[in-house]
Amino acid sequence: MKDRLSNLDEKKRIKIINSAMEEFSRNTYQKASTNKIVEKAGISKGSLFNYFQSKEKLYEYLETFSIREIADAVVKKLDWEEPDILQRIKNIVIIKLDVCRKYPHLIEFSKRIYENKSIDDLKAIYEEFVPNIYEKVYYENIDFSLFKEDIEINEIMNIMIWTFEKMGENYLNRIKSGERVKIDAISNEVDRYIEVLRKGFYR
Amino acid sequence: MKDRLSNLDEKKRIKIINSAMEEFSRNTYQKASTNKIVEKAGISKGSLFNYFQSKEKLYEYLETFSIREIADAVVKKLDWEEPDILQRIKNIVIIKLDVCRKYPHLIEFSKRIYENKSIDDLKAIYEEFVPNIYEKVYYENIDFSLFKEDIEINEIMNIMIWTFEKMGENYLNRIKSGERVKIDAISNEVDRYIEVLRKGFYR
DNA sequence: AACTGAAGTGACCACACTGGTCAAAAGAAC
DNA sequence: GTTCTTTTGACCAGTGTGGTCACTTCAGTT
Repeated sequence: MKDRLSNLDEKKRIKIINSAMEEFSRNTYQKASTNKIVEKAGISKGSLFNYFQSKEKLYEYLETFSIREIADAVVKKLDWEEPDILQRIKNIVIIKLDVCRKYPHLIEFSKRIYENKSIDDLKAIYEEFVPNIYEKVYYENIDFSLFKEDIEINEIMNIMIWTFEKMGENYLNRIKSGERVKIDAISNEVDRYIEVLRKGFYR
Repeated sequence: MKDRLSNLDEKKRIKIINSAMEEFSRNTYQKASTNKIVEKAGISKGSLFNYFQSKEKLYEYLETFSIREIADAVVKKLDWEEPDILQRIKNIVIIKLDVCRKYPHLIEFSKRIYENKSIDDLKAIYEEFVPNIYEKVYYENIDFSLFKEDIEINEIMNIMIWTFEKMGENYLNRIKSGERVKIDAISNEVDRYIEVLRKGFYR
């Protein structure tokens, strides 16, 4: 068989991926330690190099894995008919949060990818999976007539997207530092911000 | 003399601080290399351990330095009489950007500090320099009656602050990847967003 | 030019840790 | 019991570590 990893028990596979993501997100590629990865994953050195042939192959696997994981989740779970951008953004927040519950270091790891790849490179990889994903997610079927007249759509869109990205980062930090955050609390806060943004920018 | 560093030529001192900040922001404390630091700073190993006694002392120096540097700049340069929160936020953006031009890795390094200190610890350190700095910066002398009625002030404040933090992060990324960004362009974009936010949330 | 104290250097150290290997052990299936 | 697959971890040669200190270079004074 080609892919020795996919034959593994899912819990074990996730544990390995999370351990590797954590190590690679804390350190540069060179300084990330395969010893630490196997230790935290609870497997032996030999196994890691059996599943992946080398440290480099492991890193490349994680790279495409993390990009594909988010893109797939968004494509599959997003309600592409929702015309209200605020509802759609909420939808995306929930989807991303769901992925992050499975892979808590995915966001941090993705940021590391940025260090060696330009934004255009990254977009190209995303678009390889789903052509024009960026435009589609935030523009396809969106009803821009909901916005007030005479107002800069680009800026409003950024303000909305940034708001929820920052909220997500804050929650992720709190979760990482041990706090137990209920999904309902997040959903409520998202709704509160949606309401404020609606009052500000919608007709 | 006690502080061997302050006797140095300023350019040299800044070069050392920047080199150390960069190394410590790319790697965990343990994996950050003093060899790399002296290499990039253009000084010898002996000198580094002459200025600071140990790797740990160097790290501690950077920690208080970076916190103090931002706090001092804000306290000294902020117009504390400005009642318009949007103008005040713009003021802060410009001040931070100015500090970052001198120390480009300060923000990234500060994020590393978070990993080992809780948010409350950090606030405590800030407040040691300037009591109640957080409340003062965003609330002292601010005229909240500028806001629309019946709207959540906390949420609006966060939306505004987050918007400009995200903008700052984007600019920092672009600068780090080599782009030459003019200060005027940033100022213009800040103004554009201020206008949009004003239309949305002010009376 | 000669002297002096301070500032700066880099070869050197003992050692921790590296990515990767592979013979042997353990497990699975019959 | 036999055969095949999966897993293990001691082991390797090599790299890089934080820190030292005998030495050189420099700046100032006489």
